[in-house]
Amino acid sequence: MAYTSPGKTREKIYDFVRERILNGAPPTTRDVQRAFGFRAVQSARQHLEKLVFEGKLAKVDGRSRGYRLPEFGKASPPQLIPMLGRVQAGELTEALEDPPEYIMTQTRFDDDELFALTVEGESMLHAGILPGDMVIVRRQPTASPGDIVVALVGDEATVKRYRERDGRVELHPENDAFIPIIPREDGAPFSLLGKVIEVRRSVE
Amino acid sequence: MAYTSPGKTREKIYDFVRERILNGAPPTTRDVQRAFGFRAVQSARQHLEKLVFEGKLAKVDGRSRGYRLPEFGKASPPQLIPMLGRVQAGELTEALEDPPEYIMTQTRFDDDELFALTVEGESMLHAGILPGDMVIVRRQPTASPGDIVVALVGDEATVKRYRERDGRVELHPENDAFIPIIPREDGAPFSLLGKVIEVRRSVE
DNA sequence: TGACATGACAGACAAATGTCTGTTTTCTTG
DNA sequence: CAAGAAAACAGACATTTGTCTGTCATGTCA
Repeated sequence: MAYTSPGKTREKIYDFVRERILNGAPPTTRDVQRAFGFRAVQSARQHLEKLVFEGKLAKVDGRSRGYRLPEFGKASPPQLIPMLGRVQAGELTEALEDPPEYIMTQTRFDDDELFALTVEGESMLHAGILPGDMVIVRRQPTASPGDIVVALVGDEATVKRYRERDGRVELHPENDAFIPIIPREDGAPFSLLGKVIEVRRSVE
Repeated sequence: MAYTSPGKTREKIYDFVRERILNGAPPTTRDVQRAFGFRAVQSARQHLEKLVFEGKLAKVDGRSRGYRLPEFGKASPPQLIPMLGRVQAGELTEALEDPPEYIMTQTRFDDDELFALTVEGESMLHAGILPGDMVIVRRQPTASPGDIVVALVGDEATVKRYRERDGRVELHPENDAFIPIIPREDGAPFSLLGKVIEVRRSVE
């Protein structure tokens, strides 16, 4: 490869490595060599090591494909969590899609206590949760007043705001056109599935 | 390792591999061997190959750390996009954070035409966009009526709904307490930064 | 019980991959 | 121009890693 001005090639190599990591696995030194047409492995290695030195990349010494994105060390690692759908026998189960759909998240929670859900209905309109929005939920058996929660009321999963009045649980909509649900009073089976920790909406 | 019933160990191996892939790089066959205490590499290999056969994992033959999540082949790959912040000289630039903050997304667009932004103000309340929400924006110089866009009006980035009336651009809030912005009429410099394609909100 | 499938083990080889030492080329700067 | 820095090249070696062949162990089922 012809001589290039300091740093130019290096940036492209960084992009290349990042891309590869996000796509499943970091490249080998020789992957980089080939991708950039270097005639010596060492040329690729020099750039990579320098990127590590600059802090742009992290590295596990000695192992193959040892380059990493340093962000992952500090921030939470990415996680795949399942999109749930159908309510079955009082349990929210995977929508009957094949293959099951997963979405990428980055939270401080463990990924197997999380799941995602598509919101139906306009009862939370005023809280900025619209029909079709996806909510990411952390499974937990209890909640604090003010939390937005997902509860199983009868055979339906519903998103509401959690309240307590006189020691009784109340599920409040955020839309004047709907009325609060007060479990146990009407005898419908009720269970708290978890708490909403994130809302996502695809526009168009 | 002692004999375990069919499939039990396999599932754990799948979880292990998935975890590793999401954390930066797939494991080697021997990583799996060690992690599960197999005394032979082949034991790990058999499980891995079977997972591939079942379609749970994908594989690049011959290469080191060749196991992949099959979802990535079908769906869009994950991408890191930058959180932008400050408006500087009529350009939206990286917030002065060090290191720059990136968020993980999965869209059908190219990652270098995307960026993220934190919403200030309540002008889009009625569209379900609240103060503090993060919007993911695709850079584009034009928009269609009805799109939610990010525009630079004067020295401020603003999220509004794009309209046209009598051939003129109008930026409409979705909150009766605010009034539409009609660029060029008041002479403020105006430029369209892009279109909002996703809204995200962290609850609590 | 005996066939059969699956899980696990053993040991080895070849290819992929990380690493090293030293040299040459190109650009920058005083 | 001379000196220094950065880029690129050359060739080799050691380790990691994927792959293979064959054997033994454990469970299922007719």
